[in-house]
This record gives sequence, structure tokens and C-alpha cells, in this order.
Amino acid sequence: MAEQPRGSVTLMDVAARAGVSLATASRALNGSTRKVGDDLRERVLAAARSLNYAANAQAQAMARGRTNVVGLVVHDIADPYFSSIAAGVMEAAEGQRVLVTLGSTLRRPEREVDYLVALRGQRSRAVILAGSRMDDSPVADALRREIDIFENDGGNVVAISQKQLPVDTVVIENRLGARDLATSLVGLGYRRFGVLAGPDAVLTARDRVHGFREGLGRSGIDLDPAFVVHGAFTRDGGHQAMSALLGRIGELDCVFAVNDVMAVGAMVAAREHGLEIPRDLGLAGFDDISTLRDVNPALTTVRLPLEKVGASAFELVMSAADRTKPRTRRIKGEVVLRQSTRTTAP
Amino acid sequence: MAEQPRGSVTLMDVAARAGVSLATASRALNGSTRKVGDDLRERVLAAARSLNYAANAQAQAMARGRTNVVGLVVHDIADPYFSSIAAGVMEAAEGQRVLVTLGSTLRRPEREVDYLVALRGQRSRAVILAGSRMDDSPVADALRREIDIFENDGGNVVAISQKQLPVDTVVIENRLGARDLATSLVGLGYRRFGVLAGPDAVLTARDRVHGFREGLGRSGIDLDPAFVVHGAFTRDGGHQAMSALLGRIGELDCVFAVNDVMAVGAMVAAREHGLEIPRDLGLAGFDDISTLRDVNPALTTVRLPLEKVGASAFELVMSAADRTKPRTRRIKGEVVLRQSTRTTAP
DNA sequence: GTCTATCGTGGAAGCGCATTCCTTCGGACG
DNA sequence: CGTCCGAAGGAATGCGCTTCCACGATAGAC
Repeated sequence: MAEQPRGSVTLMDVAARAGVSLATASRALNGSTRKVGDDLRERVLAAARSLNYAANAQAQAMARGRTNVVGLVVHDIADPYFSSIAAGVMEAAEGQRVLVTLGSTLRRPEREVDYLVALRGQRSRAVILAGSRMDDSPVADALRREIDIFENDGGNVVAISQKQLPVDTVVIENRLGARDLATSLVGLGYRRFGVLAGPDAVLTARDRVHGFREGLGRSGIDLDPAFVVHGAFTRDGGHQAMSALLGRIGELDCVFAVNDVMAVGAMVAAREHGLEIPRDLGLAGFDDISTLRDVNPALTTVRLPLEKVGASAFELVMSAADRTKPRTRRIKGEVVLRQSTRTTAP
Repeated sequence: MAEQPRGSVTLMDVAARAGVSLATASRALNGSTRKVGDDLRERVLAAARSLNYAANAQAQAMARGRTNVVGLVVHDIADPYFSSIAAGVMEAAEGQRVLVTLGSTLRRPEREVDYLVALRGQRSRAVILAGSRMDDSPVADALRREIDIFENDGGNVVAISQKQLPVDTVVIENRLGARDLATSLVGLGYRRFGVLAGPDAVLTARDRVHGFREGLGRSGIDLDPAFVVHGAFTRDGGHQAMSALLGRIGELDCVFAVNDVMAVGAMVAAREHGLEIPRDLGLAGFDDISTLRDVNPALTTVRLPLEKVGASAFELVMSAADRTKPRTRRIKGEVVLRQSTRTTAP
């Protein structure tokens, strides 16, 4: 039966056991342009199996000059937004003989550059950069520079939701989604809006605010800047931003939080303040995070097919890129009206 | 300034530019036992910088005979349980010059074996296996066998929450936690319990049911098997299981779902059925998933420090293992009483 | 019958690096 | 002033694999 050699089994061991040359063993195991006689191939495969041979991927990478590693860099893998994207990437990678290396920057943009360097060291064939870029210039410049180098080394780079990078991009239509949401909310009869915006430096957050304002504008409604409160892109950020708004809540009939996580924080803050949603106030989020679908009242939001975003990014990154003109894949959100907004005009 | 060479820069390029030998360049960049004169070192570092040199990790791995890759295999990265663990791992890995390769098995145990083989091919120095083992024998045997081979190759393996594997393990005290929860619930005055159990093959689920039954037993309460309903370990599984129980819900005053996700599904099912929680029925979960903390009413549950679980696993896997006797790190949960159970006896 | 394609196989080079073994040089000591 | 020793630099080897090239054999063309 299978033996248990100490240390790794090499191709030489397999070749020796099969009584063939290194070249033949290699060809038999990995198939190549050259054919190998059936008998020899069988012998090699049998030898490999009985020795539990697993080709040294490092050595293969060296010899071939390319790897089967793809990097995925997210802000925070614990955030359902990113973990959903990651799931999409993993699913798309399935069966492609590709290994995904994960980077989690904990929202520190400079870590992104570090990961890019590390992945270049790994000679990753591609990298997916998920997460909205902060427009912090020095870091952004460093990132752009490192992306350049990475691409020069022959790697593909795909960004998710950040049009300002000169690479293939999966664009999430934040602006459009927010605009549609605004239109829908106005359609429900809401008129006086507050917005819980994320950090101003996060482009995704900014786009959603812009889109929302645009949508309102089309209906002839002005968004009073005094009712736009910034906060962290998190549950607690939403809670705090909502709390800040609570003093003048009487002047509002609906609040839009730029993502679901913030919306949930806001919902709690509202409840703590004795407000009942949607009776006293409408509330809407963005993303349609599945884990959050069962909060009560259910959140009106914009559904984003995040797994599809991840899958698209993966496909993009695995297909040959034409550096001269970055490709773009647009992914739209869809307004989902639920109980956190009333269903008819009052 | 920095130039942009086409293709990868090699150590030879750096050495040439610095006017030193390969050996010196290597020693200057990676520091070794041998010293390098200050002037030469400076020259080498400058050359590396100006060429944007990033050492080829594959080549280093070959030459050194070891890599800095660690594998993390989870059931489903989109599941907050696993993404929290992953976050813990990533955080612990931070600054350790280690790259984490992610595997997501989509709950197909045989994929776990595949990942293990792939990671062995990468010569990963270690692998973390997160997720409860199904006790599906043929697959379990294959896994055990592959783990053996992996360890024979010199890799460390750490399992999370599955005592039955002969490797270092981070044990989550599911049984104990469930027991404590049962005790607490009885303390609140509940007497007639139903359980939404997960798939019987998932050990984590099974342990929690056992523990819960034990806890009840200590209070002299019997858990009627008729009130233990099995379902998928998901939100929908919880919804279905709860629905199945609804027919005889009058005989119950509290339901324990073996994880939070199921509990949330159950909550929705109960609500749909016109039940108000906790007035008509108490409900408790397990895990204390942070994304789920704001459901209404807030879930009584057992808090698990999942990030710490991930971090512990990483520490374990990075420290030398003594194969003769697997180490164990136990992590306890803590009962958290919230609004989904009433606060006093009726 | 010889001469040229074709195919299966083996030999060997080389991927980029760490590291061992030599060589050289300078200084300290007798 | 000669010898010895340590320290610093360089040449060369090998990690495990792919692949180019060479070679012998077989088959087809003339």
C-alpha cells in the first residue's frame, strides 16, 4: 500500500519508482504537448499515487514562470459586505486550479500597498482589490504606483467599485442605486430626508449620498446639508450619526443610511429614542446584506448582488487584460421596499 | 528615479546594479548569519529600491525549503461564524510576514481534502481547518489520511472545534455553553423546551443539543425528543424547523436554536405565525454573531469570541507542534440574556 | 532498398534564490 | 617583519520542476 515517506516526495522519486526519466514523469502527470505512451503513463500515475505525490507548486511556478495564485484584498473580511464578495470570488475560483490568497487591511489603506508588494513577491498572476478607495492622496499615489509595478511584472489587477484606478473594474452602480432609492422613497410619499453618510473619504459612501441627492433633486426636493451626518461605515457609526440627528428628527420623515449596517445602528438609536419605524420615521439602507434581512422592521434597501460582484471580478482578473483600455463591468442594484418604510403616502 | 523594467526584477539585476555579487546582495537584503559591510549594504538596498525589487517568494521557498504560506479552510466564508474566525486569523497573521490562503468548501467535506492536497502542493507550512466535521466516515477517513500525509511533509495542522481529529485543536466549549444556557433559561422560569437542532451529522450542532439536554437534566427537566427538530444549519433551516414545531407550540414555552442564524429564521417563522417573542415564547440562539445583535427582540444567546478562536488557531499553528500529543486550547462561551427571553418567571 | 518525417523517450539546462565553501584582505600578535 | 586568524566578498551548488534539444526507432515515400 501507500507508504509514508518522511519529507516531501519529489518528481524524481516518482520517476525512479516508475522507472522512467524525469521528463517523462513530468509529461505524464501534467500532460504537455508531447505524448507519453499509455503503459508508461499508467506506471507514472500509479507511482505518484502510491507515493502520495503532490507536485511542489513553488518549483512548478519557477520552472513555468507563472503561478496559480490570485490575491484578494478586502478591507475587513468580517464585514458581511466583503465576505459576500469573497464568497463570490471563491465560488468562481472553484475548479479553476487557482488558490486565493486573502488580505484583510483592517481599513488601513497602506496595508493594501503592503499586500500588493507581498503578492508581487508571490508572483500572483492577479489581484482583486475590493473596497472603496479612500482618496487619501499620498497613499493613493503609492497604491497607484505599486499597481503599475505589479502590472509591469505581468500581473492583472481588478478593482471593485473604484473607477478612479486605471485598471479593469467592477463598478457597482452606487449612484444609480441611490438615485432610484430616492425616487422610490419620494414615491412612497416621503419628503423631508436625512442622510447618514459614511466617512467623506470613502468614495462608495460619497457616491451613494450624491446619487441620493440627485434622485431627490429630480423630484424637486432639496437635501438640506444640515441633515447629512457623517459617521463611520459601521453599525456604531450609524448609531452615532442617527443620534446626532435625533435632536431635529421632528423635521424629518425619512432617513437614508448609506449602508445596511449603518441603517441597523440607526434603527436601534431610533428605537432607543422612542421612535417607531416606520410609523414615526422611514428608514432605508443599502446593500441588502443577507444576514440583516431579518431585522424588524425589515429594511428597505438597495439589493446588491455581492457574490456576483466577486465572481465578475474573478472572471475579469483571469481573462487576458488589455492594458491600454481598462474594461468595466457594471453591476446594478435593485430597490427593495420593505417594512422600514411605509407602503403608502400618509 | 525608479525605472520601470519590463518583467520581474531579479536579485541578479539588483546585484549587478549595486556592483556586488549575488551572494552579497542576498545577504544584504535578507540579513543572514553573515555580515555585509555598511557601504555595500547601502548600495544593495538602494539598488533594490530603485528597481522595485520584490524577492521571488517561490524561489526563496525553493532555496530555503519552506514557505510563509498558511492555509485556512472554512465551510463558507460568507457565513459570519467563519468570517469572524477568518478575521481573527488575519489579525493574528498581521505583521508575521505570512500569507494566508483561503479555502471555502461550500460545506462539501470532500473539498476539504482537495484543499489540503493543494496546500501541500504549495508546501504550506500550516493549515487551519475550521468548521465542524461531519462524521461521514469515508470522507473523514480520507481527510485523516491526507492530514497524516500533510504532517509527514512537515506541515502543522490545527483544527477548530473538532476533537476527533488527532491534531492540535481549538476546542469551542459547545457542550458547556449549551448547558449553561439551559441552566439560565430554567432560572428564568422556562420549563417546556423545544430545540431546533442542526443536521445530526454536524458535531457542533450535536454537541450543543447534548449540552442543552444535560443542562436541563440537571434541573430535573426532560427534553422530549418529539420537540427536537433537525434542520439545516442556516437561517432557512431554522425557519423550517420552527415551522415544523409550530403545530405543537402550545406545549412549549421556550425554543433553543443551536445557532443564531437558525434562531433568526425561527424568530421570523414565529412572527409569521402570530407569536410574539418573548411574550408567547422564549427564544435563544448560540454564537452571538455580531451582525445579528440588533434583531428585535435581541437574542438571548451564548457569546463565542470567534475572532479569538481564529487568533488562537493561528498561534497554535505557527508554534512548533509536538505530534506525539496534540495540544488543546479551550474557548468558552458566555451566556448573554437579552430580550428574546423574558427576564423573570411568569 | 534508402531517405526522410514522426513519434516517444531521455538528457540537460535553467528558473531565482539561499547557502556552502573558497578566496582574499587586513590587522594583531609574536 | 612574518605568521596566523577572522571577517567580508565571491563562485558555485542545488532546491524541484518544465521544457528544449538530441536521439533512436518506426513508418511512410520514393
